[in-house]
Amino acid sequence: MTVPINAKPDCEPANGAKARPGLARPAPVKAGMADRRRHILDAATNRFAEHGFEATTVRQIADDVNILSGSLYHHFASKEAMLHEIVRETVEKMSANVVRISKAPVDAEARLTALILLELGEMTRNQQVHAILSNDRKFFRVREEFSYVVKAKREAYHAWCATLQDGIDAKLFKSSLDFYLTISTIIRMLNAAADWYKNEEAYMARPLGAYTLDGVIDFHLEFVLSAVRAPGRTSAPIPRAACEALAKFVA
Amino acid sequence: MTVPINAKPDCEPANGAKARPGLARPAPVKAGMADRRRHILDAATNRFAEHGFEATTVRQIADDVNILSGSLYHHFASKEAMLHEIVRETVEKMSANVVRISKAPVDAEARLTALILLELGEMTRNQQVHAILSNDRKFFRVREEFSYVVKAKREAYHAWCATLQDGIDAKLFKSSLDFYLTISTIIRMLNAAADWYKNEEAYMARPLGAYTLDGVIDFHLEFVLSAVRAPGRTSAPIPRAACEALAKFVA
DNA sequence: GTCTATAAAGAGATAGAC
DNA sequence: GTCTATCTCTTTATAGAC
Repeated sequence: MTVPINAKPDCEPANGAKARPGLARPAPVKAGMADRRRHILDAATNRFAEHGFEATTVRQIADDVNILSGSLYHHFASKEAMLHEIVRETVEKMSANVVRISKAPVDAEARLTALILLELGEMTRNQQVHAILSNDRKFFRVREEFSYVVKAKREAYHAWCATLQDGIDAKLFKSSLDFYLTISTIIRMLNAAADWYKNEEAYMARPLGAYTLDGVIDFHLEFVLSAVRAPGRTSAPIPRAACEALAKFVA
Repeated sequence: MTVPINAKPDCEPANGAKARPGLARPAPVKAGMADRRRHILDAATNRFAEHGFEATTVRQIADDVNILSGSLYHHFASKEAMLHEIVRETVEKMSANVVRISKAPVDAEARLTALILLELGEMTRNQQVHAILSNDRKFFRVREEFSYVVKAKREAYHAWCATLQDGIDAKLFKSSLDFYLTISTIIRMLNAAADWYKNEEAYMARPLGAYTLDGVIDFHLEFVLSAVRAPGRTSAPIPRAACEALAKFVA
């Protein structure tokens, strides 16, 4: 891995190949140049989110950043190593945030609201990584090396569970709620919503105005709270404003 | 495409190969033997649903039916041709059913209920095909040859739309409903639910008893109707039984 | 209708020049 | 840090024996 430092000036075509007349790369001296890795990871994230990890080739990633596939291996040991770097931090921080919110000293409806705000906020802000986590979930579940993904998701689920239980105990939520069904449905719904919001699916003609994230969040808060609130509480105000601070994603 | 009918009797090994001593295939004279294509398509459906179309190799499919990859090309012109055969009928019949229900001479809530019953019923019955349609939706959207998929989905969307509009007009549903957001959310939710129901995702510990399809259907009917019903109608009974007949999938 | 064998292209990954 | 070049394995697909 040791790279000899004999920095060769550009003006030395002394080898038989000389200066290639081919298409010169757009911006070889881009901005910082120290964040080359980041640039490559962004391209990979894009591809993985769009086509899935397995269907993406390292050549496609290399093309996106205008280098040859072999050169990628100077930055990353393998295609899988890139995936680890892309998902690890996101999945673990997300889980930690969910656990934090579930333990906040406010009533269960405020915590549930904050959880929804957190998920929709983070999943839209960082949508591509969450798309990978969702779309390739079977891959993560089956590969030992990615077991931390499953572990983090399980911890988040238990935090949601505790919140729902508290809400039932406090008579805020329907007592008949099935935890597992309710939570998994909500989480899938928010995940799909963020994906939709960021990726503008085309086959259904949208109404004129574009949706704002705020509008989408309000919609889902109302949708979910309508479904979980105890009868009689159905027209209580939705405590969104009060929960925004709690829902902030802590990195 | 013409298939010669000279049905050769099983008992004619007259060729030089005679009985291979190698590992005999499990059931070379399986049931009908005329449904060999069906068997292969089933294996392909399985793989495509599980890992995605692009990530699946023809060798994997061939392995699953115990033949060599080259032999598949005796049955299908290409990997894509298999995908066409797998999705075409399902997507077009599903759309036709949605349109039919949306035009039924019953109130909008009954039609919405029937639509939910139809989607959950068909999507669990025929889950793998719908998983392919959902997971590889970007692939279908981008490939001209599969434009009929997009077309069918758009028609179904418009049928849902009309049903929702009628419900609002009849004061059955909230007047504030955003069509697009509501419909796309419901459809994604039902799609994800069917996937979950059939594929038992593992990272969240499920409660003791297994879920029944009936239970899952009731849960989603209540979840969705809670969200769309006009205030004051929130505790009306859910007209499931009355809609079962209407919701039957017509092939 | 399946096999053997192989073509042709593409995959992930490595070595060494510069 | 990127390129050239290449290795090895796998991919989709075809040709022809049986």
